[in-house]
Amino acid sequence: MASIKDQLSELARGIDEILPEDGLAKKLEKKKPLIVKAGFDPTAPDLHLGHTVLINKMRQFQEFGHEVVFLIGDFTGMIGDPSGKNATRPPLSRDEIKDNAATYEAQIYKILDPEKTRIEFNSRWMSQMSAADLIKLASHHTVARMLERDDFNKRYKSGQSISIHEFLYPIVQGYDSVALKADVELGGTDQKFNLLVGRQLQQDFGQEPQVVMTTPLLEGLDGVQKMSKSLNNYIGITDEPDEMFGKVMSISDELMWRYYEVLSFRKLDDIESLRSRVAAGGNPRDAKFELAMELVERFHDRKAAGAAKKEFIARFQKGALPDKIKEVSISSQGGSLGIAQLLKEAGLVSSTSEAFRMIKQGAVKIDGERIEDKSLQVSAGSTSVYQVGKRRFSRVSLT
RNA sequence: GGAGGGGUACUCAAGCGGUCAACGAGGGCAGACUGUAAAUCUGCUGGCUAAGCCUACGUAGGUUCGAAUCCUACCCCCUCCA
Repeated sequence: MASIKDQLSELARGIDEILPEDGLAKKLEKKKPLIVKAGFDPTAPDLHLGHTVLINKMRQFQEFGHEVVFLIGDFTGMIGDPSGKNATRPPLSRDEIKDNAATYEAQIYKILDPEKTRIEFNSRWMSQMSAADLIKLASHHTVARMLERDDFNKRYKSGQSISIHEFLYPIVQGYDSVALKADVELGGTDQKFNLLVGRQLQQDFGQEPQVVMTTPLLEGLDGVQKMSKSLNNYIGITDEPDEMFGKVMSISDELMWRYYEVLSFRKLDDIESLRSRVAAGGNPRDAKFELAMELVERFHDRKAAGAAKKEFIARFQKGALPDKIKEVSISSQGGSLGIAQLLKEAGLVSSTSEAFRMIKQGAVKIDGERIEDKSLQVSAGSTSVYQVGKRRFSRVSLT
């Protein structure tokens, strides 16, 4: 096992808060493998790099020889999420939960070592609990303390409704820590309160309270808002190699260092030397290349990463057409087709109106030639590469 | 149950009888510049077989030559009182 000092500096890397502050050091000093817990929603997992910040942290614990528990909150999921106050989530069926769990596994094992990962479902202990047990469990927490939680507090003060079952949520989640005898619980910063409830319950149940570690929300590609699917500023872990590579290359230099901190598996001093190389006049682009390579390799493989880089250089530095261009065949009704219709049918634009706009803005090229004539007719029997903007290509055969 | 305020394009937000496909901001897209950086500048941002037409301002009707703008009913949201 690595020295406590080394473990501490790597484990604290990119972490928002460790509570209590010296708690992790104390746990590590026991020199025993720690039980590290992180809970996940059983809803359809569609992970992006933002989610992997937490999973990466789990991996680090694993590498240092600790036991990592990937907890799927299937029981809590059956009740419905409280914080989404306007829409109670429909309960998931057993089968759906099973499917989702399988998807999780396939995705997280790109990062975690399957041999060393324990997957648990909180229904294992929660579904055994009787109403009396639950009420008894609830007695371990008070309303006053519950109202300390920021969102509850705000809603209470502003007179918005809070359902009783919402109070049960943190309690059930906290009880999971008791059931697992967790030493450490990882969660997003928004989970801080819930994680702390776990500490208190463990104490009540005669256990040593877990250390709480919160991970920050990762900034999306824009560098400002949090990474999320709905903001479309994310890198999905199932993104194609070229796409993933390109997205990494498009981030700002500043954001690159942030991503290095929380997404790269490279050691801290390694990153530090990279940083000083750039500070000494090295091209930040090259550092970005390395990051892009690492990430593509993680979620695909080394070969794909190399190919993605090659493709990137050819296409954007040398302006070549991409290697793989989507082939489309379109039939012209009467021997020829207007350019706008053609672009629309090829899926390069979403409407003919958009096609006209793109042409007007000089964004449309046929076989590399910029076109300006928006009423251009393309005659049947031709095959050309059509390009809209920098990223959209299609080889269209008109029949 | 009573009183009042509000629902406008991806979001926020103007408009309150014609000049409104709808000001402005954000976002997005495109062009220039570049390292597909970032920042900046410029343009675009409902659809259509396209100098015209069609559909859109919560829903359904109505008044009018003409409505996002006025009237009626309904639905939804918010604030205050009980």
